[in-house]
Amino acid sequence: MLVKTPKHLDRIDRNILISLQKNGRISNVELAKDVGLSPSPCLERVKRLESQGYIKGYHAVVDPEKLGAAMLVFVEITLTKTSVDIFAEFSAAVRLHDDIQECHLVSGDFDFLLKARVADMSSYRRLLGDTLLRLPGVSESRTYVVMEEVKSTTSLRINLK
Amino acid sequence: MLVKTPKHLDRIDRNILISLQKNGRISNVELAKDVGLSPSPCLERVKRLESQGYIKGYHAVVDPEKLGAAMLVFVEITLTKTSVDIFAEFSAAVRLHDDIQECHLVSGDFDFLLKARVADMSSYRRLLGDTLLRLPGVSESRTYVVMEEVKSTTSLRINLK
DNA sequence: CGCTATGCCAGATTATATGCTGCAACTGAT
DNA sequence: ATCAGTTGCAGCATATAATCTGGCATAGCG
Repeated sequence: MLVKTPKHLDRIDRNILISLQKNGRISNVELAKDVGLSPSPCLERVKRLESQGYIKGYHAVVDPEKLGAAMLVFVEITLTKTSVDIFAEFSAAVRLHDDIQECHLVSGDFDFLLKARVADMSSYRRLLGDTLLRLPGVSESRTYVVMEEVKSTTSLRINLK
Repeated sequence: MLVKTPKHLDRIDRNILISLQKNGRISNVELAKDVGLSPSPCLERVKRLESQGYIKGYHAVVDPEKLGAAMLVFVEITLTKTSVDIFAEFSAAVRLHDDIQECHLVSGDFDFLLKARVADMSSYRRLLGDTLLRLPGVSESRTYVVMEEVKSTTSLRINLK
């Protein structure tokens, strides 16, 4: 038995991705209706999209304000010297911290851009002082407190071809 | 018939949130096993968490690189003058743009921090030149290209109390 | 000490997920 | 143009899951 050809995504696949980005908990029956298929081939496609890595996962999004993380901050971090070791150590520390949702290595004036959700300013003070600034190689940091989230989504635009 | 008391979350509720953040498409039966309940009360709790706004939605996460958005950039935008009108116009324009995943109004050196996913540098050039810089009131912009996503999650830490 | 409300489980019913079968459209080669 | 191989779909059957309806246990309260 041969494995299915990993052909490119057609319009139906793309509509499935659009739909599942909007509502990750939609039933397969309803999804099938949305994209104009019967449930069986629709489910097949979803499984294929998952196994081929087009879909990386499904997640519930919870309300940070209701759950004690009302404060959103971005932190720019500059390292003194960017050796591989320091990079790895910094990355590892960041991954362990639940308050830090994102960490990106960027090109430009600084080295890392972090996104963190904390309860309040004193929690942030602790995160910055006790954790971030104590990591080896950290030379500078600038903090930006979010006053309003104008837009916030993880949805990607899917071109229907 | 009275509405249920909006009491605070107990340990089971919190475990449900943790579980659904990890796997938003888990079946209610399996979720119930995870949190040590039978399916009926578990489903009740999930519905309650949804209707009370603790759960804001469920979304599939897709692979940007496989879908023509391999480049992730952050853009800092400074406005010349921050009037209510300009703010509103900027916000509205940002919300219309599918390439822009996040836009935050921040305190500090600049005004907005944007997160955008685009296909490549020339796509970004177009987004910046044709859209962002043409918005009224925009005075400066700095762009940071992400070289590596060290960490990327939307999961919130849920304290079990 | 019984009343009442809350939250759970169990069982029944409906809906969904999932595997299987056969048909129709498409492909390419004769 | 026709025949066979291939692909993808719908339809059906069965296993699972979602959802509803009691009824029981427990805790707070009068």
